[in-house]
Amino acid sequence: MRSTASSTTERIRDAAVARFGRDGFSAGLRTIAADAGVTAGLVVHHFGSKDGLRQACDAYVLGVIRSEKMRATTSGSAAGMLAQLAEIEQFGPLALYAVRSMQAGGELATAFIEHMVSDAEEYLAAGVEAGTIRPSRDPAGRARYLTFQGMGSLMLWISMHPEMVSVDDFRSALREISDQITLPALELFTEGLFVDRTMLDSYLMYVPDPPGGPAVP
Amino acid sequence: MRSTASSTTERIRDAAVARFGRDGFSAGLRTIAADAGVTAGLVVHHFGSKDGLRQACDAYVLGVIRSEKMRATTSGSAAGMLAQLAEIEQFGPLALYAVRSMQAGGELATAFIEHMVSDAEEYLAAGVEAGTIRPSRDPAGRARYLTFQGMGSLMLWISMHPEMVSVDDFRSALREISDQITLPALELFTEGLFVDRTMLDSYLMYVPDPPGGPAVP
DNA sequence: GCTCGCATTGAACAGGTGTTTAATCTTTGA
DNA sequence: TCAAAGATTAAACACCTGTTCAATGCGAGC
Repeated sequence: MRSTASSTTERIRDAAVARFGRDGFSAGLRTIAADAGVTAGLVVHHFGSKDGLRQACDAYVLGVIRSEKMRATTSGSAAGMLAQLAEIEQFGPLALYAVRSMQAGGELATAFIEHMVSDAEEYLAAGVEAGTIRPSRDPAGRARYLTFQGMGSLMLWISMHPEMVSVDDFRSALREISDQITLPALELFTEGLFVDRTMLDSYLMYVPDPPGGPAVP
Repeated sequence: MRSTASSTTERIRDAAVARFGRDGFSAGLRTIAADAGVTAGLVVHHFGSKDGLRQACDAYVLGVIRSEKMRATTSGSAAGMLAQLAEIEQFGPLALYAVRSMQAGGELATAFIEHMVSDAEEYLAAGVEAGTIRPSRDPAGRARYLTFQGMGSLMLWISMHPEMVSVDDFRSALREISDQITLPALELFTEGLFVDRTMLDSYLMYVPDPPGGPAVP
């Protein structure tokens, strides 16, 4: 049972990702070691310290996210959001770890969010070019805004439903979320919220130079 | 210097709210006791345990929030959001504590969010009646959606900028947030995101009975 | 066969945690 | 005035944490 499928280092790393995702970063080294079938001492022997272990987990998760696999089409469109949720299902433990990382802040969280922001900007630009999405006066700001709203609300929902944090229930939880938000999101995205344009127009008069310049004549 | 302004119990409770808000709920009892100028033993003498202290903090913060003072006009409109941020400034430590509570989940977080949701629903209904906000096919769902998006993105932003967590910088942080999101929010709220109605209409054909019944003829 | 190097363990260590306990100090009530 | 009750403290306790250390097991190279 030595090098069956994965090396011991990888097994510890995977156990740490899963345990950190389930219990947060306050999980103990002995718990993680027991999950991997080893001893706490061996964990620090391989990773130097608990912080080293967490950095290894960060690098691993970020690498998977940055690889070809996980498209982070966070928000952009409701269809894109649903597609994103469906894709998150496949990466249950990694997604849980990413959420915990966002809760704790830090380097991985920033990189993860920035990755999602640029992905959203890309998708929004494609939608604008295809004529399905309205152009914005500040495309980068809009992508950032939509990403923060979508990921933030997901984070808040998970924080308030910790019993759904087990990977098995993660799929049904995501389906429940999408059921709840699809109609309000579609309404907002197609019809907006305000009846007239007075608030936007008065803001544009007040701040006449939005970043990126006007995109609507 | 015995009963100058507040009793010792209240002083400990206030110190706990501030310290929990700054460092999260992993803050130690001795730290809180030192902040209040007492000993750790006295804290548990008055509150029974650390969990009792936290419950007292929860009850206190929730009581202030539920009192006449803090209107939780979370989202609804961009103007309402700005007003909310301005009001949050006045309750710096309490707002920080509420954010930490949302990150950790639990009873207070649920009650706090539900309070904000019902407040948002009320404000949205008033806007609809006044003719400034479009009616929704699911007013409750929309209020919940907007509240989760707004508070969740605020939570995410704070998680990613822990250096802004000191109460003094909280005001400038909130101002920076509102500067970044005002234009995208106004755009989305007045013009929407989609060019046509196909996605919404096809969803309504698919799910012809949204909760609350149609509000638009 | 033997040694060298690495993986791995179990125990110990130093420090932090929440909590308990006994003793002191302070206030209050009759 | 005296005693009872509460407030407060410092020390101790048991437990958990990350980390270190010496010892052991095991496989590869000469």
